[in-house]
Amino acid sequence: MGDPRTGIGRPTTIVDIARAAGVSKSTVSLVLKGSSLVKTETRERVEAVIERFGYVYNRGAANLRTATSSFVGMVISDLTNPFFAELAVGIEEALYQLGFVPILANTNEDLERQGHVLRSMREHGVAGIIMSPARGTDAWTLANLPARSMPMVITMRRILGSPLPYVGPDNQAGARKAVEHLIGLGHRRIAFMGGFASMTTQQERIAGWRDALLAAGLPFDEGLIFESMPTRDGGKKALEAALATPRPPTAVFCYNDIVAMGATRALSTRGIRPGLDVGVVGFDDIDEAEHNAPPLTTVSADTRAMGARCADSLLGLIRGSGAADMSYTGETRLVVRESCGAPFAARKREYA
Amino acid sequence: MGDPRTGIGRPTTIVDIARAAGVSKSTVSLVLKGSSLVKTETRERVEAVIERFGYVYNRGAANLRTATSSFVGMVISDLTNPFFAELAVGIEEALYQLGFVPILANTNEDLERQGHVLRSMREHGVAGIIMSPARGTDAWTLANLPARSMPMVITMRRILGSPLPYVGPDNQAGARKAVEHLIGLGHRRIAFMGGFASMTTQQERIAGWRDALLAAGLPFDEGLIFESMPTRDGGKKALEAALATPRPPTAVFCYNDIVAMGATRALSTRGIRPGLDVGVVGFDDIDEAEHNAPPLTTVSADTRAMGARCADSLLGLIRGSGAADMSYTGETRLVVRESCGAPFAARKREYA
DNA sequence: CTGAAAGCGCTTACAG
DNA sequence: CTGAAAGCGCTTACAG
Repeated sequence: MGDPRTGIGRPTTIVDIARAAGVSKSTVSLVLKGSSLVKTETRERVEAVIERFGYVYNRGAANLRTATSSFVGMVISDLTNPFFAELAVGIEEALYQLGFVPILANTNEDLERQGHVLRSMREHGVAGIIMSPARGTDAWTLANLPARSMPMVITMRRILGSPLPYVGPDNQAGARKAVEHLIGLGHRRIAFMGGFASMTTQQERIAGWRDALLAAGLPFDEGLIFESMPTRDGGKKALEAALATPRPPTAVFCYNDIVAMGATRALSTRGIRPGLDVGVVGFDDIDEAEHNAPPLTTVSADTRAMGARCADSLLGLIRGSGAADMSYTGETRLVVRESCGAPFAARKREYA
Repeated sequence: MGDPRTGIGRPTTIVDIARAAGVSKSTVSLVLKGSSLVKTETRERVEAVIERFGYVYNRGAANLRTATSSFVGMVISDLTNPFFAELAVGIEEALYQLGFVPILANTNEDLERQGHVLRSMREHGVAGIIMSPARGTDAWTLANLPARSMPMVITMRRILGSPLPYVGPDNQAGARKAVEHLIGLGHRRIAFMGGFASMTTQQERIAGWRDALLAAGLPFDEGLIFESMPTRDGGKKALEAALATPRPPTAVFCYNDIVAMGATRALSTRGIRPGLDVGVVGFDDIDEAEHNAPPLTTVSADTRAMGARCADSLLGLIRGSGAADMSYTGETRLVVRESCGAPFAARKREYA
């Protein structure tokens, strides 16, 4: 609308409103925040002027004055990974609900980029940060971040030795459920596929895999761990490595869903039927898991809810809660579809 | 660091720096912006204090004073669609490079939510907005948005009748290439699958499909259009509808890659081999297209580059360029993989 | 119930 | 080359 007095495009401010309504800017500020101090008649007059001028509240100015911020930094390690996209959506939605606005940065697993965006966010005065750290981020990195001293929650990748609150699924328990299911289906040689030993998430999922094996009295064979990039292509390569082995596994538990997708695909390509000839289980339950060929049996951590939980934890931190209290480990649940071979096993049993 | 004088956690400001360095805050401001006016010795002294105090520049305060903004709103219609995730990554990266910081909103195709986030972004003083409009957004909606009057570029979904600059791929030409390829492979009954007639993107891609058909002297049969949600599940349903037809198509050109994935999957499920028995082509060339079973032949619009282009256009707008000059239609190119049946056709020719 | 005044952390002419 | 002063658009005691 600009300034009606000058015709120039300068945005309208509360001073303009005050003048036009014949009140002081204090009063305008009061009606803006819906204070009950203002007489009804005055309030209505001011609101009419606000409407007429198309006034836009300048939250930045207000935040400067009150030394608060409604921005939150959302630092994602790889937004093109469907899992993180879903997480980002969960965080974003919760943030808006809580009255915050997310500043997005996709680090693409680049530590240097991570440092840059964190610095930028700090200068932009975010109230706090939610971050899925880029690979290679360690406690020392975190401690020396430009963002230290501001509220920050780490998600999805636990950083050993860091006191920052961590929000993520119970990887070990989830993995154990998945592998127990495979064992229940009759599998005895179950490989672990994807990720690298340096990743805490892999360590936790491997621990769960081993738990299930040991509990069933099966040997824990490190030769059945096939590391790879946690991607579709990584899943393909890991699967091929497993197949090249003297005694290939009859089932594979994968680091995540996209690894599992790469694995099922590689299996199909070689004429081996995933879910029938080889059991495959993933982790994450991303949206497309059910559209895989065959539909993926996987461990769900309720990604969106986890995102909301990140926002809650950050809010707690901002409000002064202790970091430890704001940590959260989410329950997981096994979603049985076809890739694990469950329907096949059932059929086998049926016709046996 | 807080204030060394009080020990209290109040953030350090240029006034603190000025006092400690024995200069005025004007001088501190000058060294902050790297002005050559400041004597080297003074500059170094000030910089040392800045370093010692761990001073953090308050960009919000600076922006208030200069009436500028380094925020840009990025409004995405559905971030869980891999195509839009890639677009978002492209936009985000370019924005940081240009010195801006993106505020993210995922509208999830909800018009009401779109209105809310736009209003919120305006209050937060964004310099402009890049938006892939939610389905159902029309020129009237756009004209009455809280965000009207601020620089805005529309991407990926053209809004007829709106003067706002539009950045997107050449859908019609891209679709034509895809269908011409299918025709070259010997197909005569080629269906169009996915999306709805109300979507301009569908209209444009259908136009290209028809262009190719007509140019080859083939009939344009509206009965070969199978509408559906532009999702994996939509692709599945559209494919089933086509199969239920008296004379099913021998090839399908899909609205986008995820529809094509749903279609190939539905085909496989029924024992029909995509790429061998039925040709399938997608649009977008999302990252996972090459990992589909079979790998998807698709039309690439170079999504990341398109995102960068959105950022460039917005910057142009902010700098005062006309909306028309900032519109951009991207070249497309056909990426031939296996789902179209090209290798099969080649093989057939080879052994014929 | 409303207004005058101070101040949030910066930048930018303007003096000197 | 550097400093004093004004001002960006708000909020918040404090008077009255």
